[in-house]
Amino acid sequence: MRQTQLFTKTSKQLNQEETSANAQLLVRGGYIDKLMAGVYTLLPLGRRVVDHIEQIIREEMDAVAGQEVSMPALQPKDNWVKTGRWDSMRDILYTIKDEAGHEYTLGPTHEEIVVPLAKQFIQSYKDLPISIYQFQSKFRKELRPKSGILRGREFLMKDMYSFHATVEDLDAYYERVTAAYLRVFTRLGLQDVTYLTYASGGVFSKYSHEFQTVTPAGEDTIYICDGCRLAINHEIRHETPHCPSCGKDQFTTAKAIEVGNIFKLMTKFSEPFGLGFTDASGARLPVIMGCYGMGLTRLLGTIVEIDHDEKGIIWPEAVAPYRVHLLNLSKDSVQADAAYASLQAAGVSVLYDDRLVSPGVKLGDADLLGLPQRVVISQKTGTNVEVKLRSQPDSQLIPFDQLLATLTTPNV
RNA sequence: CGGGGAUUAGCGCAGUUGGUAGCGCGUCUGGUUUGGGACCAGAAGGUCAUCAGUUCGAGUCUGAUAUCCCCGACCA
Repeated sequence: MRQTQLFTKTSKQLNQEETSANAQLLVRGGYIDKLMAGVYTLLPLGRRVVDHIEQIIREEMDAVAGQEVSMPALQPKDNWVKTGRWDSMRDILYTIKDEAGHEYTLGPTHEEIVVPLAKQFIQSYKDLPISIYQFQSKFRKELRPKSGILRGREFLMKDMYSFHATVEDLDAYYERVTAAYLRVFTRLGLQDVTYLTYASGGVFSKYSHEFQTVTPAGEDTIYICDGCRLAINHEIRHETPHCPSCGKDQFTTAKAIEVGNIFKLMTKFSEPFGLGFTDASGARLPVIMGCYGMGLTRLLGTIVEIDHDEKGIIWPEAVAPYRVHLLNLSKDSVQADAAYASLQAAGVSVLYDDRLVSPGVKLGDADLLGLPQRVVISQKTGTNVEVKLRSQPDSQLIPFDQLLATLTTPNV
């Protein structure tokens, strides 16, 4: 992509009202735009990052036999009345009434939709287990959206729902999904700061599990066990003085962002909708369920909170909007155009700063945008090109004809 | 939902005792520049959040409303 063709521009203006690093850097870089409190547009660069996050999650959900669907955001009132949540979740539901008097809500989650849907296809133990997921905009009337993109009223989420014949089967699948979640966070470069966390579980299970990423920008407080890699949420700390995993009682306190949450729903939603199955002996039993959420736009903000410095964002290669930022600081564009053409031909994703602006602007924008690899061509580099990792302070000069080989080798 | 702060050009802001709105960035034109956010000259760009009131006259004073930010409460 030539930067002169890019829809967005960067801004060096700081918005004094916006204090969170993720909002400042994502807005200044032209990744997102705020429409209103807690509601953001994903601009081309931001959309590309979210696409990459989404694809990683998709691959890992597919790997645990998830099947992708897309359920509607606009949902009829009746489904919510059946589970009692039209009233119990009233405070966070965006409700709509049309001219005919029909009422709807914009979905804050999809149990009320997925369970009646599953009922159409699950009749027998032979239809189980099954797991379906989607990427979807969720709507929650947060009283106070905050922290930039971390706590929105409309946000992107991956939600998966699993259906089982027995609790044992749910337990086993729950473990598989936990492992899949940890693989996602590893691929996103968050493995060292993300903790599987025990949290309050609701009616049917003692605990749910959250995936908490440690950063000062977090709004949750967790206690990280000094004996293992597990943590517990402060909301259950008083009733859980010992680590549920290793039994130790020494913890380190940290602020963290909840980037995922998984629940054993058991029969909480299958019962109100009459979702059951016939087992091998002919008995009619309720379907056992689990649900598994992960916030995509929240991950976008979290990665920025974790991976930035005073100059801008430092994207992990797996999610960067482009892998290479090609900067032409030369008066003519002959060599830079050639480099751009050869990188494109080799399938390297590259943002080419072909703008007629001063070197300082281009270098500053490269730091702000935070693409992993920076390639500079100028009078000074002569027949060489300069290659630098955003995450490292030092650059190196390499011969022009070795550029492709260098960029396609890890750890330049 | 409680407390505090804010709303003036695309963005960031100033605007004194009330007298008809300005700066920086950005944008456009011309010229000079080119390794860390260059310079000169010129130009365009405004329902001063909204509504009501006080006044000869309101960005400025009064009231209401809306929206945004921060702290707290809340968060399947």
